[in-house]
Amino acid sequence: MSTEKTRCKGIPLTVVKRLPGYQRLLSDLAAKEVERISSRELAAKMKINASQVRQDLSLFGSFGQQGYGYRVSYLLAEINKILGINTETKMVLVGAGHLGRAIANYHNFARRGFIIEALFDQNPQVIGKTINNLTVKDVRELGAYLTTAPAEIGIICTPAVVAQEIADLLVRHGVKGIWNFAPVSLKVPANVCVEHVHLGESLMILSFQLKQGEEASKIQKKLQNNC
Amino acid sequence: MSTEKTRCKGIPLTVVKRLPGYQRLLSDLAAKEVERISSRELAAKMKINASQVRQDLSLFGSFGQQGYGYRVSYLLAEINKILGINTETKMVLVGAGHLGRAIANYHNFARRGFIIEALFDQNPQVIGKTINNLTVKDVRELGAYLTTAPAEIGIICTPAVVAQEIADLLVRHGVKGIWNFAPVSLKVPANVCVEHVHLGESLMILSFQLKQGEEASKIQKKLQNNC
DNA sequence: CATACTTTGTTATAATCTATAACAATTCTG
DNA sequence: CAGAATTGTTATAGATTATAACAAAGTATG
Repeated sequence: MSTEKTRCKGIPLTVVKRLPGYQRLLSDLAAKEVERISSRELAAKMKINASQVRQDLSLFGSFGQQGYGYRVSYLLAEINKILGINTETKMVLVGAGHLGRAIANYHNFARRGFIIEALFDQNPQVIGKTINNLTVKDVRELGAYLTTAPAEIGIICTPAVVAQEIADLLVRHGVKGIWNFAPVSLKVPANVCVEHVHLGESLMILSFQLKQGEEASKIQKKLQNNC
Repeated sequence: MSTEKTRCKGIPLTVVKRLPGYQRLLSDLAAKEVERISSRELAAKMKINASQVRQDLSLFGSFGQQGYGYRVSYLLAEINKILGINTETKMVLVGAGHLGRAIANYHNFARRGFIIEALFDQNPQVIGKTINNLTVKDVRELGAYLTTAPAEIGIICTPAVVAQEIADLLVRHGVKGIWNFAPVSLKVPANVCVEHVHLGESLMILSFQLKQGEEASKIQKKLQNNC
């Protein structure tokens, strides 16, 4: 592929996408006070191959012991480290519209150490309001705020037209990761990470599946031609 | 891969993911009243290869003419058909919490023909409230409602614990696609499509990138060993 | 209206990426 | 201490994806 990457920081994206799965599984096991687990058992629960589990983990280090397997608590701790969970990550959110407010109220993030420290908006009618114990600040204060209280992640929930401008501002003030909900592809320096949530595209893909299901005739014809 | 599919309705997922891109590009061209475009020009704008454009499109039919290229208006219309855009798709939304309300207020969907026809919730304090001109109904009425007013897509914005139950109910009443925002993997019959939006995983992947960037030493060592 | 040019749709090929298998090395267990 | 178990890693096989190549068919032009 030209534009879309298949790797992320040197790790295959397919592996990265499995990491949250491992994390959840190990959390469950830890909660059940399971002490040890083998790659075979892990694989069974993840519905993948045992080799793959070992290969995935080996990309990050050696966490198991021959003849024994993996100590659940240790492996969980290591995966949490890899994912940056439980180490308090400070975030600021820009754009306190409907979506921004929804994100600000989502407590699951905070539970894992992702803390929204401040909210910003452009709209005078929104500025000053309190959302989930935070008062919405004027976006013009964003730069000054970040200077005194740096954040690692900036969440962009603004309209598409201003998203790039906000991204630039965030980057200029030391933000290292951007969680972007605006439907534009942001340009940022190489040392800054962007994770894009494509709601519109997601809906279109669902719609695509529906339409294809309806009139699958075309494709079936194509497939028949291949035989 | 074992669990994750690489194809969607017979079409490679990589292609499906490019479709919204083509759609947006062609919309822009149509707005600028551009009449024709070649695969080479399209490819340049999409930052991919011309062969790939032709191969992508050929999966759905023959939309161009040798020696001429593609008529923008026609190709756009065809891609809109493929994606199910502009053909009024009826949706119901279940779970009018923060996220549900944000979705209900997002007008970009309606602009493309995706209409939310009704909202449902379990919470008596939410039932009866008006959101974007729709009154939130009691979720216990969901089945009866769908019987009289069928919908193609159900949007699940409920807590994870009740998501499967709601999905079952939706499917039982004829919904063919589920847009799921709850952090669980739903089980549905083969003829029903699910598109999952993983907010939590998306944030974890961003966090992963940040942490890996910080202490990239490990990986760099690994890479050096490979040389 | 004939010729040169363009560009598609499709088949073939190359390149890349992903998953599986295999095994030496190491630790556990009785 | 011997035998069983299981890792980490390298090698291999299997898909998938992107690119190239080309015949077929239309366009443009004098």
